[in-house]
Amino acid sequence: MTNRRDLSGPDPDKMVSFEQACKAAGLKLTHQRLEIFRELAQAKDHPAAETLHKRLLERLPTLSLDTVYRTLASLEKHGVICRVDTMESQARFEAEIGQHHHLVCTRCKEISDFQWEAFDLSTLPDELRNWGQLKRRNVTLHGVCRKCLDSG
Amino acid sequence: MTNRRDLSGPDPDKMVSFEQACKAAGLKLTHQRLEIFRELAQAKDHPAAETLHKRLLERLPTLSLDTVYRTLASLEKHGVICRVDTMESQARFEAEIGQHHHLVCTRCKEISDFQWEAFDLSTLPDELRNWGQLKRRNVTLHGVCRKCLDSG
DNA sequence: CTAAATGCAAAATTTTTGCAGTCCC
DNA sequence: GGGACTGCAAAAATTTTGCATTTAG
Repeated sequence: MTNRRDLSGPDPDKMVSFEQACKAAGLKLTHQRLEIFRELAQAKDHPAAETLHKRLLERLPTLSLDTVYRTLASLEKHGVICRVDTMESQARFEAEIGQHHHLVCTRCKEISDFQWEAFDLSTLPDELRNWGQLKRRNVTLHGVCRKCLDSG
Repeated sequence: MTNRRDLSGPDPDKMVSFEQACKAAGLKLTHQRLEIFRELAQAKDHPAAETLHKRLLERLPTLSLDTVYRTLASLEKHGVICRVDTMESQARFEAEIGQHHHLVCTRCKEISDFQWEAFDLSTLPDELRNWGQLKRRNVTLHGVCRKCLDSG
């Protein structure tokens, strides 16, 4: 597949900084990568890998789903994109239903709970007034726990 | 399978209120359900369905994995347990890597972003001082969006 | 040219479903 | 007894991997 780069589009700035980010991360600027990122950057609905793939198929009929998965994983690893608040592919459960928050160690995947009353009582931003009916508010902190820091 | 109820254990209170919650929700108190909840209530690691199943197999050798899935789904639906910050089984992505937060409509699964600087600048609870190295702090608000409220 | 990235196909993982039999209430 | 629940098996859905080929730098 010929690989003429197209950094134009609805938001050229994003594409240019994407190019720079790839260069900095040592990632090659392939046609597929460029288009996957462009599609994601334009999307406002936090799409799943398969959703992105479907949308891209119109432009890139030969793009394979596994390339989308690999590309998203790679871009996420290099901090160019984010995975939205999902732990991994597995769902995780708890019996604690009182108001509380989560600490997630990105290295060992351990999840622990903590309390934060000041947050629970704080006032939400004005822009949310009209969103709908809020039910739960949760904080998730991501980082590396002491155990993992000490052992590696 | 004979179904003698055992509401004892490390935390009898939890088991008793579980029994009441089931009764209130019209859920039958089966042996499996009781044990699945007991195991989850004792667990401190927010286990996945498969993890729970493995642990339970020692006590309930015939317990099937699909019963664990069905039971967790049912208990979650009735608010007896919580699914931890996973949207669904599918991962969702975004290209926005600046600090921001998420609003999730539990009905239509729409995810939208919002800013909350006051939160970003707030001081974390003391108990987290020694946890490790924090990297990201995110708020996730769950509720039902206006569109869904109006249309249903 | 060379290491990295892609596409294809196949496998692995996670979750859901149909159905017949079992158990709670 | 009757409807809810379970186990089994099979399918669906999601994600990962091995390998030959192609491509960016």
